[in-house]
Amino acid sequence: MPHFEDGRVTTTGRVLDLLRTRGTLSRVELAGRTGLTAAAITHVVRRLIDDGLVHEVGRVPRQGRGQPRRLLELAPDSWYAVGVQVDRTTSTIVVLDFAGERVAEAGLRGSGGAGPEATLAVLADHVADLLRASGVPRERVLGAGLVTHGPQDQERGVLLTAQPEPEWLEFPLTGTLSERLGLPVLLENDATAAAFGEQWAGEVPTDTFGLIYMASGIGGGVIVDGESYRGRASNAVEIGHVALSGGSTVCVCGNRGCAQAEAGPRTVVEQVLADGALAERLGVKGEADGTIADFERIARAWHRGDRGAAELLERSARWIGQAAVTLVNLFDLDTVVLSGPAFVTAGPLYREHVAAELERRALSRALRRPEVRVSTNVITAAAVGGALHVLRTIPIETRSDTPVSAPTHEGAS
Amino acid sequence: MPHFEDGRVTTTGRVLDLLRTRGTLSRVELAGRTGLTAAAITHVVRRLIDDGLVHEVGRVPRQGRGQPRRLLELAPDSWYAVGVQVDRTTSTIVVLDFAGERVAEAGLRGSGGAGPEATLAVLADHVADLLRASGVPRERVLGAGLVTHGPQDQERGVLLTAQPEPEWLEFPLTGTLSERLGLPVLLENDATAAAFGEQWAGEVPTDTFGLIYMASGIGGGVIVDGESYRGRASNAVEIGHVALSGGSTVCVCGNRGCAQAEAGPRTVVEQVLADGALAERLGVKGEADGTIADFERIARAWHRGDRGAAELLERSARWIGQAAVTLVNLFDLDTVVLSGPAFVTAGPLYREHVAAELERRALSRALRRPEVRVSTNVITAAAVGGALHVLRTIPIETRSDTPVSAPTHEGAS
DNA sequence: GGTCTATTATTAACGAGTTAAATTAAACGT
DNA sequence: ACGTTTAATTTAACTCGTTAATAATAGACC
Repeated sequence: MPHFEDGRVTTTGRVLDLLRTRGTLSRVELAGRTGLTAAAITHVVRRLIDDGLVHEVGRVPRQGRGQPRRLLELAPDSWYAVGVQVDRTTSTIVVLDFAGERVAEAGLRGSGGAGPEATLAVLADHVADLLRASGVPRERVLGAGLVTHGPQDQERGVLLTAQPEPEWLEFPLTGTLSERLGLPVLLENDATAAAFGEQWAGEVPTDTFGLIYMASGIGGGVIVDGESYRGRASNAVEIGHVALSGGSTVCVCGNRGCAQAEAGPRTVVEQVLADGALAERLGVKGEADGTIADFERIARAWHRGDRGAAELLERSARWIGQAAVTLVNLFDLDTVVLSGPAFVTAGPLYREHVAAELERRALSRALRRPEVRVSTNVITAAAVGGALHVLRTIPIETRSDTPVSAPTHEGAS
Repeated sequence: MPHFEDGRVTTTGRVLDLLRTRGTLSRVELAGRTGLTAAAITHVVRRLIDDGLVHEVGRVPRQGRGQPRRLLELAPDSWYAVGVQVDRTTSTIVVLDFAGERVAEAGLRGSGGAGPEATLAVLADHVADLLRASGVPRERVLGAGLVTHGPQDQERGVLLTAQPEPEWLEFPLTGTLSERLGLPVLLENDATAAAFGEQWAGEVPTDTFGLIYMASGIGGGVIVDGESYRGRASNAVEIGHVALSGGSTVCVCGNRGCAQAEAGPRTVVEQVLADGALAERLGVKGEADGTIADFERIARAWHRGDRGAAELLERSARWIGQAAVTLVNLFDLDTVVLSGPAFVTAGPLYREHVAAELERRALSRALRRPEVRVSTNVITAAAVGGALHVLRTIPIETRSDTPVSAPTHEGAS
């Protein structure tokens, strides 16, 4: 019972998605939200209950006249998925149950520069530990979602960039991890994964929005009508390389004035390092613990009221705001979400400046007030999105492949 | 028999689209290209033949063994559609038959500044004349596609911008034109329409590409897997307001460094006007015959070898190239088409510079060589796209609503 | 010419959606 | 207490896809 068939969403998949995001729904509500008829929902839900993926959990009391709605929920322990998010120097692992709830979680630090082989080995060990510790039965795990920056070739499971080090280019990421884990592994873009994670968390009030993901680099994701925009080869929304008017810094991509070169965390850290006294005051050393850690020190300094830190961050935030304007104008959006480890502390500052830029400059500002939110879980959103991607994508072998027996439904329990 | 249902493409619609673009196809070929089975094609095609929309036109001789393919074609005279493209000072009207071939065409000039009411009145008269002159039976015309710059509200058929004059904002365009013509009228974005027109012309070798439309202003369109990206409310790809690094000119939208303000035809014309001697030499007066006419004079001067004209156009072309880089990076594209009246003469110059920018700066340049083309019909592409939109969208009432009689097919002719 | 074979098109049986009508289960009003 | 009303769900008949088997048609080979 796959949820997708060559990229197209099935009815079953949509029902599962809705139950996962909303938690508990009746058949009528499912019908309303999917746009399908109640009759179709009856069929789909019956199959899902037979397969043990969905349970009926009582009925709504005192809703008024008429037959009460019977509430449905995903069976949390029916299946599980792992999400592994890898950035230059920090990684996050989560294990989700079938309902999308976090069963286990781990954050890793400081393995920067170790190369893909060693990094994946460490991650695989941690995944195995997590699964063991949390008591999730191995044969109930559908697979793992590996989440990294782009550009990537998702079919082959490799990165198409030499970042962070040359060995990563074309290294068989999903193949290696899959072999070590004994599970199917899907590769996903960090920003897109975070967007799905965000949508699942239910904090975004619309199913059409853009997301800016800031870790060591800057990525973008766009969700339209609940599905991600992927473009030609799933490498869409490289917002880190949007040109900024007034920008001039040279970027690794060869362009000038790219958002990433002008305003990315790495650049902010370098700007601090360039001012010895400031670096000293903020405790920024530019050493092995990586860009994110240093950036976080700067953000905390701003939070304590440091003027120097504030100036640099505000400058970066205005640039990001300008990139957001381009994103919104090109993709016709009215909601932008900020996610990624760079926003742990600096989130509110960025939110304010991005919102200000959009309100001043987005083309649609007269029609709809643009909205900017900071992710509710900047650190784990991407890993959660990776695991969700697995839950949504990997086909589930249906148990009852016997021809559906004559309905013996006399009322549940 | 609608081709679309709430934005989703039907099988019937895809078959008609394919026959329209490819001209002549057999059932097997249709099956292959749609991804449907031969059985499904049999059903769909039978219905289409019964309704008189498709004809069998002989069989392929000597293809090898086996039963020869029976070739199918659209019935050109079954239905017609009108496309009306309106720009500041130039308009184009086309009448297409059901096969998408041009039955009639008219170009209009110099009605700038007349306001929507008067403009539509003139256009409606011309449409009526064209239909009469070309002998297209009125009751066989499905409707008209009105094509303008954005942003627009396509549902209500109004512009959401005060360009070119304040009266255009919220003026009931489709309502007025529909009443005058006695036909359904759909509103469509010029760049998106041109992209459809281009795709139909079959000159673009891929079904995923971006298009930059330059008339008085600059618009953008993106086609992914043969369908247009529309975003939240069909106002996507406002590439005229992408920020350019190094740009600083103030734009009507309130931003600085927008592509349109920095490099649009209007700006180029103004730059020429600012240099009295140059304006004199090129014959540019900045008078009522409009931006496009003046821009065309500059382009022709370049073509004759005028250095001053070349410098200004090249500068504009490089800016457009930078906007194209952003378009390509955000939407993950590898093909960009240039269309619109501004490219009549200047097309090759822009093509060269846009291609150069993409080859130097697009992120995907290492994976796939970015390709830039000038539309084969820069002037009429948008109007044609508007008419195609009508052919693809407006439901056709099926003649035979009688239950399909017992198949009396004993082999045709 | 007669048979075998490859290719195209059609038919038959089935699956997943649709609409319309029927069934079920509670609340309301007397 | 009991029929009426209302809302949720199910069933029934039909549509438009699917796959699998069958029919039609011409080339290849004897």
